[in-house]
Amino acid sequence: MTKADIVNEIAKNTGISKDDVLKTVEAFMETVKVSLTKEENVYLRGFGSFIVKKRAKKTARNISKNTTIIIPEHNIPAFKPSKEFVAKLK
Amino acid sequence: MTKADIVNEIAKNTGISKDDVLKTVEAFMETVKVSLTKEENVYLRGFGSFIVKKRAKKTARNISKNTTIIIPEHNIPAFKPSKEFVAKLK
DNA sequence: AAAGAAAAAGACATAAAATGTCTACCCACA
DNA sequence: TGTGGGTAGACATTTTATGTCTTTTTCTTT
Repeated sequence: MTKADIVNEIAKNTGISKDDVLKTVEAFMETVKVSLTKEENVYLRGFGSFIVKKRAKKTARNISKNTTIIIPEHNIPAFKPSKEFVAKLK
Repeated sequence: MTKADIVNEIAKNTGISKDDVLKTVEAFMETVKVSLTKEENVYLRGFGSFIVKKRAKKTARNISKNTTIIIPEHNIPAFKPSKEFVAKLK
């Protein structure tokens, strides 16, 4: 599914205008991004949590060149699905 | 942030009613869940992809009982953040 | 609907990170 | 108020994440 598919589906199921749905979906994504940038996790009951994970300094590989590089410590965005969501896919 | 926090933030930033925003956010989550249940991934450019990952059969431990359990092969929901999202947190 | 731009997916070897299980407890949301 | 979400523990195995390149897909504009 693409964003357009999602927007159409939501508009169909809720009766809300596609324009408002699109704006809301885009605002949702932007809000999650900004929140995690501020290291504030987002908990969505029954769906999952968008959380910040810390990654230690790491020795990685540039596999194209077969060289070693050091990746400094950094944060990554992660999603932890809720039990309900996981159970739905099992 | 909780769902209510997100809804308030979106309503504030877009001017859309909290009721409509709440309905849209809930419908968004439900649509993503149903899509992944159907093994149809959701691609949201600039945010990330909700994808189905296959987990192989695995031997795990029940540490309370110190016994071994076989977890059968199954699907899990996963999120792959976009490069833009990852870069924002680095 | 078509075109074009750009994001995203996927492949490679290997060190680091995550995974799964159960139980008990606490917090918070609807 | 009921229930979902988060946390901790052990440990052996599985999965991820790095850069670059090519191809595919998304998404905006016309």
